[in-house]
Amino acid sequence: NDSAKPKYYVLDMFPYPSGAGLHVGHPLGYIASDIYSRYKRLKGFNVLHPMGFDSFGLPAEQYALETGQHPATTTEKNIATFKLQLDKIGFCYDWDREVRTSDPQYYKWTQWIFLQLFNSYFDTKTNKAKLVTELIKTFETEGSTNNQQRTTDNFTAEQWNTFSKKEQEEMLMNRRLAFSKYGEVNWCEALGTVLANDEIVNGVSERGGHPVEKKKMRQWYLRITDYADRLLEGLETVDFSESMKEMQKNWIGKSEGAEMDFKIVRRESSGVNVDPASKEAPTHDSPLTTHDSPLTIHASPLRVYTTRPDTIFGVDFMVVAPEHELVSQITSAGQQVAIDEYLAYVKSRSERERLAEAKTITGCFTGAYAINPFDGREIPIWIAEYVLAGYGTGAIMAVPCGDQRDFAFAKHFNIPITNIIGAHYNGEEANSTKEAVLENSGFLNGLLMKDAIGIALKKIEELGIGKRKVNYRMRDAGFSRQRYWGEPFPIIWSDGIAIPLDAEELPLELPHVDKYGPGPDGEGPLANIKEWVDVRRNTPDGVFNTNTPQGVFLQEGRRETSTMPGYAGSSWYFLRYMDPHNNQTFCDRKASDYWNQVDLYIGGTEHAVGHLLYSRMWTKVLFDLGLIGYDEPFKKLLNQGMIQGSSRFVYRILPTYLIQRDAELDNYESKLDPIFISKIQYDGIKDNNIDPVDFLLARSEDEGINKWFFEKYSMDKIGAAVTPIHVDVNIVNGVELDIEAFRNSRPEYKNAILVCEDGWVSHPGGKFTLYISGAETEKMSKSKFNTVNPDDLVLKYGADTFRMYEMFLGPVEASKPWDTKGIEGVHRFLRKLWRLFNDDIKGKVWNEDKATDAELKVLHRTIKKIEEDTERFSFNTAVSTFMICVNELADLKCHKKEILEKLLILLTPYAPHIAEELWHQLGNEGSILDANYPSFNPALLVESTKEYPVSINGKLRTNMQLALNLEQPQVEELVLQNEIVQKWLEGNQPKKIIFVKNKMINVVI
RNA sequence: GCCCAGAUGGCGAAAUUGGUAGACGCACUGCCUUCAGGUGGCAGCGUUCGUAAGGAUGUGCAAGUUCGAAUCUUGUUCUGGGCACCA
Repeated sequence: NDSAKPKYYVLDMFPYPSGAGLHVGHPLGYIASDIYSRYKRLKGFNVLHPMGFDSFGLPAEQYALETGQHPATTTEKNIATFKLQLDKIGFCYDWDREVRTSDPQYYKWTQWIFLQLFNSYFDTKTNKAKLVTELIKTFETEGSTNNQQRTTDNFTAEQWNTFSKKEQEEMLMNRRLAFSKYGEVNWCEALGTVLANDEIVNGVSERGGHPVEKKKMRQWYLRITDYADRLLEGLETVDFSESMKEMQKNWIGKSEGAEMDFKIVRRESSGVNVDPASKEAPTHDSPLTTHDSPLTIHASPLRVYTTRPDTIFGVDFMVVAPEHELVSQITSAGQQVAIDEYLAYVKSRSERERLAEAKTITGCFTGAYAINPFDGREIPIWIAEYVLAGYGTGAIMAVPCGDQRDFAFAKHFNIPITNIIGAHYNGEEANSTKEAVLENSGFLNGLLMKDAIGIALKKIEELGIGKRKVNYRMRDAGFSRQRYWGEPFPIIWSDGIAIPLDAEELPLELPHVDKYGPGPDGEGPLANIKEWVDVRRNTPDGVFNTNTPQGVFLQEGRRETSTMPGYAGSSWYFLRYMDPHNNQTFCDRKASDYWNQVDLYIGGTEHAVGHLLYSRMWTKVLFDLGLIGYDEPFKKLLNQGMIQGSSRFVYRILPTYLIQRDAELDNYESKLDPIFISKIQYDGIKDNNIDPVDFLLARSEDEGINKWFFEKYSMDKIGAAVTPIHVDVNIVNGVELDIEAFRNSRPEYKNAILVCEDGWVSHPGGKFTLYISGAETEKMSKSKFNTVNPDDLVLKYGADTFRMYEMFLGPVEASKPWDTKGIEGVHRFLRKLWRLFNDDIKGKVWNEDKATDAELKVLHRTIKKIEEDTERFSFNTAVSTFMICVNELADLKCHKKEILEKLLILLTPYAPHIAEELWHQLGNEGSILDANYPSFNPALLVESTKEYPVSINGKLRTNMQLALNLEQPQVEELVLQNEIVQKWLEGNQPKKIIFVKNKMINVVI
């Protein structure tokens, strides 16, 4: 933390230490960051390159639930495995700075930062977080002014002072950055627990397939929406990929539009407008006067949000989210049954499903109407799941001619469609253009839609029926989980008031539990530990009281039983690395000022919207509170691609007769050896629709295919099925199956019969033949048997080969399938490099002779290219450059220390072990990491001539060696004399000759 | 459904600013070294016509801009990723 050198902070996204250990996909980003760290160090920087573990999380808890092992134990074990694996690859992490989010000494500060969030509010005047204590002061003297917070529950100073303690706390809670309110969770009654979206498949729980429904529970949230604008603006100042920025922008989803109020009317008598059994919708032009029942105007209006107020005359119906509070109030008696049924259906569906299955159209008419304020039309109000309660006002005005979803809905329920865009609407699909001229649109007629937006908005505001409104798709981040393995909240509930612990009481350690099942009433496992939950705190005066900052004596309370989500610890870990052992503060200001922002952050795109947004928000809050000096944590983000697994398949052919379990064949497994057919036969069967039975019959001629079976049972009575089965990629060489290894992989494959590529049948101890397996690219995963363990490769080829091969696969950002085969090439390169220094027979061959110009040229071309490629993270081309360099030096028979020594320094970030070893063989003391990075001398690469490509009409025809100082006229003259050019000219003059110096020549004829 | 990214030999890929498409590596073929295998070395290797010289063609598909397009523009097809409690 103390250095005269410029600093450089290289950070990897820290891993969740899963039990499966590392596969070859994980180290990709780590290798890139390690190369860059070493490179920066050689370039004279003070480099911070730490590593740690995101060790709280659901999988460990799930595992605990199944096996009874404490998550702390399994986590500890998994971390040990991870570290062992990482160390084998030779990463230069500063393990002295390791952090673990589940370590009490770490989460002490996660809890502490949570308290800062709890004790802060967002001041909309300054767009900054401020302390709640300041807010209380202004409340006492000025009341709430509504320009300091976004909430609308306003009061005067007098009112504030007469509020009860509880009422005051409620007002404050509505403003805190970390706050608690009732929110919906996925509740699974059968499991008695709250489920993550990921734990729900097709609307039922992944475990056990039990129904899941929405349930309102008290939850903690972070008021990230207040930071929406700053999170958007901050994107302009950071170096993230465009797609990453785009994803964040979409997530935040800022849109500008209007909120409008519509009067609601309804008739009290039942079944007047609509037969509940019919899907037929009422039409807006059915005159109210034909109905004899009294018309009532509902007290509160329907508030909708729209980005297109210009389409107000095209509104044919309204859609309200099923959860909307108005639904129960406005539903007519006649529609009550239908609405209730619909609500029950919606309750069973997750939000993701509702959006994803937008194609299936569902909805229900409420029996109420909204009145269009401009033309008085009655607009039927429906509820439908495609409108979400959480976005906008939870209600929309539907314009079927302009919005595809509205259009589909109108078509489905036979709602008449008003066309306000003339020929732009074809009746077949909606058109969301803004370029059309409005028709059937009252005072907006004849206006271009994009101009009409502003005019309509102005009118709406003038009439006082609505106002401009900026909306965000992003919602406040849910911050509590009904789980065990996470940070406990430093909060005590007493009489409905959330009381924060004092900083001195942190960390609030996670208590030990014996069971990891849920607590009562949907609470987390912590609720089961009564002695932990019920608190009486000793105050200095010796009474079982607590003196809160607000001056209330607390007799007893109940701890918050939910825990923080996975992203809590990862939202600030980059700060802890700067000052990991400090027990006075989360990170000393001096340390964070010195290391400042993360210069290079490397990780996967999967964190685009979660982790990256949360950590950006936390950084902004800490900045606002003056605890750190910058409000964007990551200067540059590099996303590594995913390494996909290459799965291999064998094709098992199985008579379906066996599946029917004939009594005689109960023990078939012992008699019938599994039969596998090769890829070519599988394709043949599939492509030509061959009946697998016919195939088997034909093969049964061969000895060995369970002759007894085919003799005993007539094959035409039984069918057969072919199933592709994953086979461990590690026992397949390319696509060629290692038959022996396959037979040994599972007991039931011991006597497997393999119908091989050439048609020969392989049985145990039989002919040597070739079985080609099928191949497919999929996500790397244990269950698909396509994982490749880096340990095996490091053992076989060494860490340097492994590192360079991972880089050589392709650009870091690209996703690519793993193929171990090519690793030989990189290994050969390193051996070839070694032979520049040492001969297998002669031993040492390097010498101290003076380098020739040709050798220097090779070296300096390499210096230039390696530096350029490393700087732009093009590690794959850098590896190629090293190969070219070594090939050329070998061709030149160059064994000169003067050249090789510099090459080693260039190589050391990529292949640190061999570089260090050879560095010492050359007689150097100390680590090669302390060497001076060689500087590139352009003078050595200056050429006097160039081999120009000469094209005729853009097609390359020949090359010409020309002096570089030649200008156009001289070049033209020389080109015209060229034999091949003359041949193509056939005696004519060219139209023109294009000459780009140092590039090419093109003759146009 | 919405959003984003990508598509180049048998395979992974390169081409940094519109200027010699396929660098580098794998696989494959032939040869040298060896008793043999491995290692190491030399040569060939987009497709196609041709003994060769040489020609035609070629960066998912279709069109356009340009002396010149993998690269720019428009449309289109396919593939991968993300879309609020796995991490």
